[in-house]
Amino acid sequence: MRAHEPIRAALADAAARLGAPVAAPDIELERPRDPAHGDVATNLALTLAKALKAKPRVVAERLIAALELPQGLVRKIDVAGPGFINFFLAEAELAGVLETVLAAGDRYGRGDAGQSKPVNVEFVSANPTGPLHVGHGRQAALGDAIASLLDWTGWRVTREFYYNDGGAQIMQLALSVQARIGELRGRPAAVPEGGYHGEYVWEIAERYLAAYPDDPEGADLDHVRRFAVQELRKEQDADLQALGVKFDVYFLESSLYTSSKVEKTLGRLVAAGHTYERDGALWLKTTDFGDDKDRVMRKRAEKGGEYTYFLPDVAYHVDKWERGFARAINVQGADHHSTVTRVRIGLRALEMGIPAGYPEYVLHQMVTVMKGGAEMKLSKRAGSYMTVRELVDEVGRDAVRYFFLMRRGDSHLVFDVDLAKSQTEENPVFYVQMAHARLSGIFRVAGRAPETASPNGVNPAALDEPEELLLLKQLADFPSLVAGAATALEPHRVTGYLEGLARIVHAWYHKYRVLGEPEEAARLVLARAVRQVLANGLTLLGVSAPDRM
RNA sequence: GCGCCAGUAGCUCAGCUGGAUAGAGCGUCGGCCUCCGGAGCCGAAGGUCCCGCGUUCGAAUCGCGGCUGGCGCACCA
Repeated sequence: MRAHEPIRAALADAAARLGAPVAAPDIELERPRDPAHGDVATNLALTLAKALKAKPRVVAERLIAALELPQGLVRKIDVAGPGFINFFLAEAELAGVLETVLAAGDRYGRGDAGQSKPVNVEFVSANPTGPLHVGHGRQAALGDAIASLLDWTGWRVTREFYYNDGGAQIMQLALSVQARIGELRGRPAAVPEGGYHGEYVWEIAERYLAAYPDDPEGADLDHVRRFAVQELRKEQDADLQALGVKFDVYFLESSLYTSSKVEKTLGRLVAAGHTYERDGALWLKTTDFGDDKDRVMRKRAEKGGEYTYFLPDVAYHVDKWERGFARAINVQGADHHSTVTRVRIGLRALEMGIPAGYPEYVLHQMVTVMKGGAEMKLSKRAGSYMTVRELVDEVGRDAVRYFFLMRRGDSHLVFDVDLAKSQTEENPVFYVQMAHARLSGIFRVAGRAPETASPNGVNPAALDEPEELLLLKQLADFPSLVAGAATALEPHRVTGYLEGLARIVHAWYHKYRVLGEPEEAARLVLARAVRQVLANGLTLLGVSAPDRM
């Protein structure tokens, strides 16, 4: 809210006059939940009470007495409760947000906290061993929205997808496809233990035979592997496209080997003195950094003598660091949380100045899909788990994205398919989109574009109904809401905000008319601004803002 | 056994980084359609914020100890 800065500055001056200087940015201002507590409130008197050796309410009175605010900003100041100072803004000041919103348009809510510094957001990172499941879907929605929040707050964002294209799991996939090829040729089933049994394996086998009739037995395992990976990459891309998620960088684990970054990382760890050999394996002494046991980096010869996933993981993050990313954020399922400390320790053990909290992690819990009161678990195509494509086909992209973003990442998410499909107020995404569509409807009926509703010459005092004041305040909150959600890496705050805004919209719409009323001009401006903010919030989340439904 | 995460209304969940009388949706009960979309709105009932101790002006929020549930604890990724 633009009134915040002058109020903050005046409070800082007043505090200095009382002999308790406080830096203006450290003064907390909030919007009270209860309108009776004004438009802006501060707890400054409570925090200064101890230093000034006086009761908070007394401090509050003295602060107010020493306060010099610009004319016309505030119409009333109260001391309430234990010592809160409540400011009631002049109505013209509240309505000022309309001009701010309309001037900024689809950029309203953006900020520059990130100062254009580069940040890497890695998410999904599914290995190409099968279609994306609903957990990947949650991660895609979450990662994309977090990237978007960072973009909105002034960071230069790279969306990145990392995948393992050569590990043991990929080998299992190749063997599984090879086995199905054999079966298609009339040999008995021989899918290896730990192999993949989904129907998509059959499909790949069929496509392989169609593409390479000269290798009817799939004898060239390496060739089968490359084909299978390529097919599944295509499939996963289509899944992501169905969700509307785009990546800037696809990073292959194999490139870390071909560029010898794995070797270099290993060399640096050895040089830093945190490694040792035991039982023929090479270990990193992660216990030096608080881990509960040391970790193997290179298996002993009898186990194949290869590197474990741990070393390339560290090399990968060194690469991110060297690409200049001030921050790296990894969105992962909580079942991978054990990698968090390990990767960070690996980076610290390199002693190359990478901070202890690098990379940052956003871990999310599992997804349960419910339909008709029962859990949906089985998917014919994938063999066991429900795929994200099946979900998108069932309820649509907007609902999938919105539902995955509704909850905090660290709570289990129950995806109610019936709710996501319902076209009623119970469905939050529908409810929010409906608010946008209704406002659009007003302009449609009026026969004019929203952009023609100009705040020039409109009397802001015409917007004095309680719902209208609430709308103005809610609009004013949007930029700080976005900033807070970005700092916390919590997109669900945006869905909560939008539902709150939509609720006021529906109440307002139901209670007052716009067209043909004396307040028409002012209400059209309000409608345009609210519609803009709803659209900005939905867009930020990757959800559409339809004009009619 | 150790680590991470969660525990808030009958159900699903918020609670803005420690603030005022703990909120919303669903469900239940009761109202509202000559009017820009009733695909909606308004109201009521509903709470030991898992338990205990602590930190301070002030705790759902922070600390410690329990209890319950989920997920991890590989020379798999």
